[in-house]
Amino acid sequence: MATTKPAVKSNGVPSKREAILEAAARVFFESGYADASMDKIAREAGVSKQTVYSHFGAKDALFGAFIRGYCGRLLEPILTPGIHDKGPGAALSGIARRYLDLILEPQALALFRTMLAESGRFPELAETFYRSGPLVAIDNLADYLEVLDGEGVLRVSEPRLAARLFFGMLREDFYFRLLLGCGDQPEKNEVERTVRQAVDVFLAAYAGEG
Amino acid sequence: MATTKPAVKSNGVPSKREAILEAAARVFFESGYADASMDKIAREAGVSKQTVYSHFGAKDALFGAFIRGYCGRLLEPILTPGIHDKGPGAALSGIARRYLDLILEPQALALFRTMLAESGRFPELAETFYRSGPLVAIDNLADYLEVLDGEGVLRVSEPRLAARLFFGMLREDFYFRLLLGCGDQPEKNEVERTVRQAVDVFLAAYAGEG
DNA sequence: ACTGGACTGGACCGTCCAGTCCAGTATATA
DNA sequence: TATATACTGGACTGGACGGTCCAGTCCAGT
Repeated sequence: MATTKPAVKSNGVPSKREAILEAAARVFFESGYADASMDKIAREAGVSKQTVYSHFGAKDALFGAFIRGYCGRLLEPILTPGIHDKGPGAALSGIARRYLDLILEPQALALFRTMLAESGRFPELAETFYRSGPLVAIDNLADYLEVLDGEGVLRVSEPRLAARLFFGMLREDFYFRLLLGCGDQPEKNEVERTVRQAVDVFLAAYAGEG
Repeated sequence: MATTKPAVKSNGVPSKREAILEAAARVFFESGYADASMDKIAREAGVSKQTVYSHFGAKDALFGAFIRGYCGRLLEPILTPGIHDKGPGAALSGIARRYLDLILEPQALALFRTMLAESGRFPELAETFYRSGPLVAIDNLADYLEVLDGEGVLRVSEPRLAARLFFGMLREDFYFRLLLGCGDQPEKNEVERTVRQAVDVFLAAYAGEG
C-alpha cells in the first residue's frame, strides 16, 4: 500500500507521507513504541488515521520506516574528514568530543532507549540500528588506528578491539546514568575531563611498547 | 494490605507471598514490565488474582518489590574480599572477569533492559537500581585504586574516574550488542581477550607517569 | 460448633488501542 | 463536466489488561 511519492511536493509543501513520518518521529521519541498511539500520530500529523494506514499499513511498519530514516543521519557529524592530520592526540580528542556530543544528546538517548526496549519485538531493526550506528563508529576509528600503526606513530596490534575499548571508556558511566534517567546532562567540563583522561590513557597504553 | 508473613513457613513450604514474588520475577524477566500481565503472574504462582492483589495492592508495587529484592543480591559475587593481595594485575583481572560474568548473564541483561525501558515510569526505582548496582562496583574499585596509589604501586590521581573508565572498557561493545539482542553470548576466550587488553591498557596508563 | 481470615475462581467493569469501514468532500486530470 | 484518487472524520470491532467484587471453600484456633 505504501505509495512512493516524493517526500516534498514540487510546490515545497511536505507531502502527507512526510508529515506522518515527522509526527511519528516526535511521538516515538517522546513515548517509545508501545506507548505511542496511532491516533496520536495521526492527530499530530494533522491527518486522518486512515491516511496513516494507507501510507504505512501498520504500526510496526511505520516504526520501521522511522528507525531506518534516522539511522542514516545518525553518524554524519562524526565522520567529518580532515581531523586526522593534526596528530593522534588532537584527532582522538576531536573524535571523542564529537562522539560524546552525539550519544549524550537527549534525542539520541531516547532513540537508543526505545531500541533497547523493543529489540525483542524487532530483532532485525535492532541489527540495522547497530550496524548503521555503533558499528560504523568503531570501524572508522579502527581504520584510523591501523593507519597510525602503519606509520609507526602508535603500536596497535588489534585496532578493532582498541577502538571498542576507546569508545567504552568514553561512555564510561554517565551514559548509563542518563539512560536510566538519573543524573542530568553532564557539564561541558565533565565531558572535557573524561575526554582528556580517556585520550591520555589510550595514548599512554598504545604509545610504544604495545 | 500487604501482610508481613515470613517468606517460608515453618514447615518449609514457601508462603503464597513468596510464590507470587518468584512468579513475578520469572514473568518480569521474560516480558518486562509493560508486557507482563497480572493474570499471568497469578497463574504462574498457582494463586488467584485476588491473592496477588491482597498481597501487593497493584502492579507497580509488585514490580517495586521485585526490583528491590533483586538489587541487594546483584553484586554479591563481585565483592569477594581477599583478591587484593595478589598484585594489581591479578587483582584487576579477577575483578574484571567477575564483573563481566555478572553483567553479561542473560538474567542481568534482561533486568537492565527492563529498568531502562521503565526508568521513565519509575525514576526512584531506577535510582535505587543504579545506586545498588553500578555505583557500588565503581566505589569499590575506586577504593582499591586509592590504596594502590597510596602504596605507590600505581599513580592514580582520580580514582573514581579511573574506575569508571576501567568498567567502561570492559563493557566495550558487546554489552550493547547483547542488550540490543544482536550477537550471542561471547565465547570464553573473547571475554578473556577483552579482560587482558583492558587490564594491560589500564596498567600501562597508570603505571608511573600518571 | 463456631469464628475469622486467607484463598479460590470466575464474572465483571472501564479503559485503551490497533486496525477497519464508510459516507462524504476536495482536487486534479482528461 | 465527469471520473478517479486522496483524504477526512468519526463510528466501530475485537481483544487485552488492570483492577474490583463476590459467593463460596478451607482451615487453624478456641
